Amino acid sequence: MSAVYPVNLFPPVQPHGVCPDCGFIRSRMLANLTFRESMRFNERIEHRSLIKRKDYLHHAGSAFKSIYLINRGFLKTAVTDGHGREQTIGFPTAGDLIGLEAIGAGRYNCNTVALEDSRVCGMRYSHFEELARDIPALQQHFHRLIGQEISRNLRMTHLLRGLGAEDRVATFLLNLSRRFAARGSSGTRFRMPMSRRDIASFLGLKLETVSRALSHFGNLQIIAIKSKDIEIANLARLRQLIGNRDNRRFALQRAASMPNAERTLTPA
Amino acid sequence: MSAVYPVNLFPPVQPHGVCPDCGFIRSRMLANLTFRESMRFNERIEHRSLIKRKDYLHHAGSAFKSIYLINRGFLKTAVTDGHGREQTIGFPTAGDLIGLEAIGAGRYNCNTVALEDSRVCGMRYSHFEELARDIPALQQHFHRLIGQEISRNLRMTHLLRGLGAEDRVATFLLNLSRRFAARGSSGTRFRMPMSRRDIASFLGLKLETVSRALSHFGNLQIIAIKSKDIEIANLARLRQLIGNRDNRRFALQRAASMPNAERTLTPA
DNA sequence: CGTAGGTTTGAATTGGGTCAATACAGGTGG
DNA sequence: CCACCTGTATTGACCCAATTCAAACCTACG
Repeated sequence: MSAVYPVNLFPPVQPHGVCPDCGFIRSRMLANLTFRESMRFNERIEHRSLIKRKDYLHHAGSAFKSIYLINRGFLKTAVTDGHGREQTIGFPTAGDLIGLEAIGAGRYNCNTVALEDSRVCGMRYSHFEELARDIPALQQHFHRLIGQEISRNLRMTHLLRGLGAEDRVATFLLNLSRRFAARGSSGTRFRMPMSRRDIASFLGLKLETVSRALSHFGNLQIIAIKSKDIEIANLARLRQLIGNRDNRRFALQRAASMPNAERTLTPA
Repeated sequence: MSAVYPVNLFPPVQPHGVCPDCGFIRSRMLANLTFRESMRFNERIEHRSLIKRKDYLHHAGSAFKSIYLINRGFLKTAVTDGHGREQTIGFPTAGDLIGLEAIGAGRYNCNTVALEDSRVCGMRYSHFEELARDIPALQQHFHRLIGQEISRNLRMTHLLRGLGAEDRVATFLLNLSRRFAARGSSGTRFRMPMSRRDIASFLGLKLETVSRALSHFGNLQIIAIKSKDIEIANLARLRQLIGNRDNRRFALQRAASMPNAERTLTPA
């Protein structure tokens, strides 16, 4: 446990001559590797793949080879059912890992497409497994990461089931805001590169409903939208919307004996 | 790669003097371990924990120690939000693994309660990680398993977002049917140990709606229900219901150029 | 600069939720 | 073993949020 090589999140400069824009090294992918280990890990990374807007990283059904970490940009993952309907699964962006859901079946089960010019770093999964085997800290970290993925999905499902349309849209905006803020951009003024239809599909709504919700928030002066560009004027009020009004989709199931259950809700 | 110890699924008798009713060994938990490895693995299993109906395996928030494999019985996992509302997450049964979602946070984030007298086998996660490190085949298998968990959640989310009430209920029944069949019981005549409210919560509906859907299927002679006991009279018709009628929640997003997109749907 | 796709907005419709009343089942104690 | 009693399930009537249909508007891309 000595000679630990501390990789902290988002350091401005990379510590050991490592690929300067490679997300794998400066993201939550790595934690506490020794110098040797981190070097070995790094050798396996395929750096800086460029994906142009509208290009696909992979299609559903194609063989699973690599996992990817997004370095820069904005993508969309979606599944298509047999009837040609498409369902948006998520909008991964810088720092997010892509491909975990394919480990089970050995095939990707999502289409992954770039919403804007993006850059990803990849690693062959076979290499990754080998490394994880040899480097306990990596294995542990990977398991934690994958566990987070599971519980994140869980929370998201939960959330979508329980909230009404406007609450969902509000949650979506807050989620975006948080992620933009986390990566250093403005959390109150940003561009949403996805279409209304994609948002709707993601939230389990119709695009008109999403549009209406956004307009409504606009009227309320909570946000200002101009097509894809959004400014959140009143973050606090946006947060207050969620679950507080009686626009929550389901009433309490057993309201008995709860004098004042205060804000414990953690939306996204 | 020689001297491989083949553990096939559901063998009637266990191969090597192993706990006779331990799911861990005869389930999809293990694959292709050498004899020594399987013995070592086996030493770490805490066999045959009994959980009585209505008893809890663990509560949300308690420290994550072990993962469990259900040997026999039927459980329910659920989360509770700050307002006292409960949301059913799943109904794990024989062969299912419990606790994966806790790896990320180090705490369980579900309540897990037995719907009928059940038996589980557990293993300390720390032991498991150690074993996975030492036994590549186990690690690989574990990763695959966990990957399946992710993609299963994904499919479920997808499903709930896209289908109307009756389709959801139909899917739920088919899912149960398949799982009962897989474990050797009848896939057309079984007991649903969970309440209507639990089903409703799981599907994102109200219990009245679930009840109505079941009644409706009853009227259509597709199923026969007597409280918790169900007989599926016409499995094929039940399958046909899903997505085919215009009871699907969302119309085609892009119906163009798809002459006859035939049944590729794989519901649960 | 034209046009196809994306977005907004309005009006009509409906699926599923809410409220309420009745029926049933299963556990408890006499 | 039966009668009670409480929690669970069914069924009906009504209502509202979100979907559908439709039309006008915008924007960005070729």
